[in-house]
Amino acid sequence: MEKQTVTIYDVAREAAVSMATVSRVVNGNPNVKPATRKKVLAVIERLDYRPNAVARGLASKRSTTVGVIIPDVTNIYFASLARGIDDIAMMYKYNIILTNSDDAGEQEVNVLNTLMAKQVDGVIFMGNHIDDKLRAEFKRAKAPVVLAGTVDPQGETPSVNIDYAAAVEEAVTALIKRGHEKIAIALGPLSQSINAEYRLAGYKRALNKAKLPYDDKLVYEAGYSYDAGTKLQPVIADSGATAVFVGDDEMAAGIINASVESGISIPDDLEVITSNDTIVTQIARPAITSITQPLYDIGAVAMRMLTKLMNDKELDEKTVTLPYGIVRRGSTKSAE
Amino acid sequence: MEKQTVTIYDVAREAAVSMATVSRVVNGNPNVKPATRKKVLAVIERLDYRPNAVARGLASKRSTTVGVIIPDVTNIYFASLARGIDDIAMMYKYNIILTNSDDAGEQEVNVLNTLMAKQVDGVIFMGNHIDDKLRAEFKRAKAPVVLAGTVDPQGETPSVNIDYAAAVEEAVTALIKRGHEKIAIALGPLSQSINAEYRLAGYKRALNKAKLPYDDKLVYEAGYSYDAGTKLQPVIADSGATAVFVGDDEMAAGIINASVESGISIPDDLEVITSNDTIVTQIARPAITSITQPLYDIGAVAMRMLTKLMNDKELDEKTVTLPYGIVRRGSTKSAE
DNA sequence: TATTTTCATGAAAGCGATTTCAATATCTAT
DNA sequence: ATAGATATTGAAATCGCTTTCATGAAAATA
Repeated sequence: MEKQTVTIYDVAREAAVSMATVSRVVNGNPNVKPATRKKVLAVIERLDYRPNAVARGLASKRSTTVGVIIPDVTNIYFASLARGIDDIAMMYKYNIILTNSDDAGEQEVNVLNTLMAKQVDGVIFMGNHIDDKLRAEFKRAKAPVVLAGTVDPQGETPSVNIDYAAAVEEAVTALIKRGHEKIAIALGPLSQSINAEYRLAGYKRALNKAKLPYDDKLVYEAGYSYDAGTKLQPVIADSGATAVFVGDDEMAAGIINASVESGISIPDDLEVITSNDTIVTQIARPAITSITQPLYDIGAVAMRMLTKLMNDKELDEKTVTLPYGIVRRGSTKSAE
Repeated sequence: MEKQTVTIYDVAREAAVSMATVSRVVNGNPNVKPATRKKVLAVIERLDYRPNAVARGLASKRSTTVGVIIPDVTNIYFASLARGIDDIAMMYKYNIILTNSDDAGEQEVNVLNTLMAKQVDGVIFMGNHIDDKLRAEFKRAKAPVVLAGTVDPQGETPSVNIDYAAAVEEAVTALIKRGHEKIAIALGPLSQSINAEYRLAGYKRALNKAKLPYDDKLVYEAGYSYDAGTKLQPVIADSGATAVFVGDDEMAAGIINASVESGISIPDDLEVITSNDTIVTQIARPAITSITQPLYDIGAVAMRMLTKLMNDKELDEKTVTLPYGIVRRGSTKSAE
């Protein structure tokens, strides 16, 4: 009992008009006599006609679908951006093809290619690093690409971010002002530019300005996860650091919980500042002081930029930098 | 400088074969002489030909795309299922069109329809409630639908879940065994069957078996969020309950944090058990005792079922119930 | 009223694949 | 070598819609 699909042709026949006319009313083309429009609409209603988006995509060469590449949907940070992306996409009648890339270069390239094969009108890319291969694919792609919460040091691809380096610098400077001299920094892989070229750079700048020595033994590389944090904690504890800046909220929560469990008091023995201001910072105890980012907006703005690009409009600015802030919570002492 | 796309026709011409043959080699059809295949492959390589998935979809009537409806990507519980879905989908070469529904009936229907218009081969639906309207749409849809982490009391739509009622009953029974007589239960909207017909039912059964009175003043309705939890906490505190079962991890975290802040000790003054075993249960302090669910697998199994359905195969069982467990963490006392 | 313009509409050509069916090759077994 | 079977190919129809172009009708202008 295959369900019968009603096509534009059926509607045309029933309404005694041509397919072209049906197409016009479906697409809101004004060149249709009101009476005709009404007649067609009635038939559409009666037959319960739904235009086939695939056929439409083939004929018009626009799929009203955009691809979204995300490291992992279960990552709250990126998921928050994704929510902003989807809302704006929906507002502009686009659908989202979402694919997890696990932050793996090869997978990212694959995924990008299958997205292009699906004729997406554009792509929003989220990830922690962009290598030459990927950058080349972006250029090669015939649909525009916008980065959300993702830096491209070359600045070639349009992107939306906050000023990570400045934010980290400010956070670390606050720590320094409170008297800390041994400040650790726990990041994701230093092979990723977001860590090496932005966060770490901001950290170094803060030390520099305060004339504090930079010691790479205080720089830790781990994964973006709670478990990575718990595993890293003993190492940090051994370093003698009295404060730590962390690049990921879940990691920070792991460090905090493991610290408390081993008798280290937060913030008295160790102050902790994290990066993303996700809900995790509120759930953890003590709650975690964090750089704040307009998560939803990063996604939303990226999607807005993409819609412009998809309609061949010029971008006001290719690299958008949204404001950040810092909220103090229980994992740091109050400033004197 | 529009990027030129190379079509199957170009390949056919260059390789001096017909489009049909090119199509065959692209699709791995064995009826092609090895020599021809090689020749065509070479041209494909040289021209960097990528089949247009939209055209393919139109011709073959299969889009190798499945729709996924999720209440909110930033909800860790559903995002975890989504991850399982996407992994299996990718394994079977399907892509995912992901859309947020905000758990709103009307929006869900809309989204389902636009997905069908996009000719998805199937859809996986996640949500907290299925009303008649939605159920009717599922039936009407010409692509199969599978529910993941979502109950349909009518059992009409294939689904993957755990036995929520039994799990809650077990959790509450454990509480009762530890001597609690006033046990509160905090759920999402009771208009949703997952809450009213499953969780609450399990709760009642546990009370019944223990011959404890059921008092609807101990039943709380709130949202699935951290803030909802913090707001609900004072109300629960006033009730005099000494334990509470919570239907959502973030809500549980909110209740716990607000309790501790107002001087209530967890688990000494109030024991808390939650439902979803997301990472939140580990981040919170005390860590939260929880029903455990195979989150990833619920999604993965649902997607596996969907692939069968999409290939017109029979399902071994329409309603799959995966095993649950209970992990004790700091928010409850140890059993004596 | 005759002549332009402007509107509405339909015919038909794609869009880039898949797929059926018939035709041609190639292989077997006499 | 030859009929029959089998393996390879290509021609052409389709999928369901958009869009261009031509045409007749209606409205505006002279």
